[in-house]
Amino acid sequence: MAANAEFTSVKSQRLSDGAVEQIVKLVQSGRLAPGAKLPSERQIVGQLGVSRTSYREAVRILETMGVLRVIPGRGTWIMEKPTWAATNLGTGWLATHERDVFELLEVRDALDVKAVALAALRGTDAQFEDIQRRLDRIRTVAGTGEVAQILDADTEFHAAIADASGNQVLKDALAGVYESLMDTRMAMVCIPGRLRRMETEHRVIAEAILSRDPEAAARTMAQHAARVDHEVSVAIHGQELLK
Amino acid sequence: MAANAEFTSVKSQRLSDGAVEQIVKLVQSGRLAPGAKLPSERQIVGQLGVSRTSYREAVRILETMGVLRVIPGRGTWIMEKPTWAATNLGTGWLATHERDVFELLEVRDALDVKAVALAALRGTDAQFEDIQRRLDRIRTVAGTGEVAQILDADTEFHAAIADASGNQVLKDALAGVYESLMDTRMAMVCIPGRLRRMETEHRVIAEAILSRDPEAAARTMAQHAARVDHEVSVAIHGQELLK
DNA sequence: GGGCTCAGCTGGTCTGACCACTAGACCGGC
DNA sequence: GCCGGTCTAGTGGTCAGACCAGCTGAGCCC
Repeated sequence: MAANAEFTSVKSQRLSDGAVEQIVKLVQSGRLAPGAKLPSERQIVGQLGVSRTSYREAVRILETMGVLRVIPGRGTWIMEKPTWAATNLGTGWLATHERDVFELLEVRDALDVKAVALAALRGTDAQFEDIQRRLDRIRTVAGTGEVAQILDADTEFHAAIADASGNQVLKDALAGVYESLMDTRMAMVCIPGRLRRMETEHRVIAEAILSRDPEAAARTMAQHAARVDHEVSVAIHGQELLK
Repeated sequence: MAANAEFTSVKSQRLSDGAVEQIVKLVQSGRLAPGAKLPSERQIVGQLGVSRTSYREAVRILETMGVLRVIPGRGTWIMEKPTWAATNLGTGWLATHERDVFELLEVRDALDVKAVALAALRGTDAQFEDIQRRLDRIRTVAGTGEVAQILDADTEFHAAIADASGNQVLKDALAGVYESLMDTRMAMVCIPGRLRRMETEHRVIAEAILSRDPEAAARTMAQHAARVDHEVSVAIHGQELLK
């Protein structure tokens, strides 16, 4: 926060920023409930006292922040809840440097360990079935060797765990991290033997969750994360040796 | 991510989105290095083949994402590095519901536990001195009873720990969470006895870090988080009883 | 009833103009 | 030489009005 002082201190005088504040206040005051549809651009512009140009720039900001959802030809809605996933797009092109990848992996580690522990504590039977189902899918897909499908199955598996944690903020944050790590993860499934090890590790984690043992789940997930960290490190440094 | 399928699958055909991609690619390709100044709007618009309106919407998106920095009357620059702190503004007005607060507290828990462990492992002597100094400041300020100052000192203390973790992504994410929890934390320092307990807990955490004991640091931070969780819960439900 | 058409909505884009502010060149007086 | 004001070109910010593309639903015809 202190790092942002230079930005927050500069009170921008942009009309579009004013429009952003007005919309946020409308939502906060309850006059525009989450899920509600906004008046059309041409209508609301009159109420806010700005031009459509400025209003649209404000909408772009709020859309990027995950506050609004715009559907061409239909209208604009207040999102049920702004989420990290919708707001951390900036990290998408961030993880291009090696150092960033490891930082992201550490954050993933922190969040995933918490997620599995909570999932073991709170997951419903239906959510547990979901985890089991996606674990099976990984096994099925792994045989095909289709990288995209394997990655997708892996993502779904972790998403199911995050879902079972019952914490939407945590789930969205994790989704964002996984998204940012997409390239790295794609490269990982090509590491020799990684696929087989991944299967085993996933099974152990799932077992711990399904037996409602948060400590074991957290421990196995931490081990899994450490192993991934290590293999990525080896892979990256191996690439460097080849250069 | 599964939750976002409906968004990511819908390939937006907006020209402004195309402009966003073009700018991001220019940065990624190295043709526009971080810190570089972009051509003026009127110039670049010709190169990108879109109108100034669309380009400006793209700029608003990238600015919100923390990729660009716009200064009226001067120009537009590529930021050194987009950070979570700059992109998760959307969470600022999120924590209005009780449920969200607890979810955020759990995420804070996950990230802070990781942060203290990493800080104990990697923190430099200078960073440790910083932690010690800010711990002292909390003690000094606590006596004054100034809520704003106490909150600030607390924030600085945790920021120092995050800094010592050596993980910028983690640090930014934590800063965002603390920012989102501002209201809750402000209310917390008013809970009877919380101030005194906070001091003790902070001291124990700092001791564990400074003695380079990651396990102890993680354990004490987890305990601290659990205690905060509990006290917030009691406080909120206490308020409800008063209604 | 089922399918079609079309008018009227929505957001998306463009143009060309003007405003406010910044930075630097210029020029005067000290 | 130095200081201060002025003038100018450049930047982002805003505006009004026009048109386009896609969705929606009412009304029509079969």
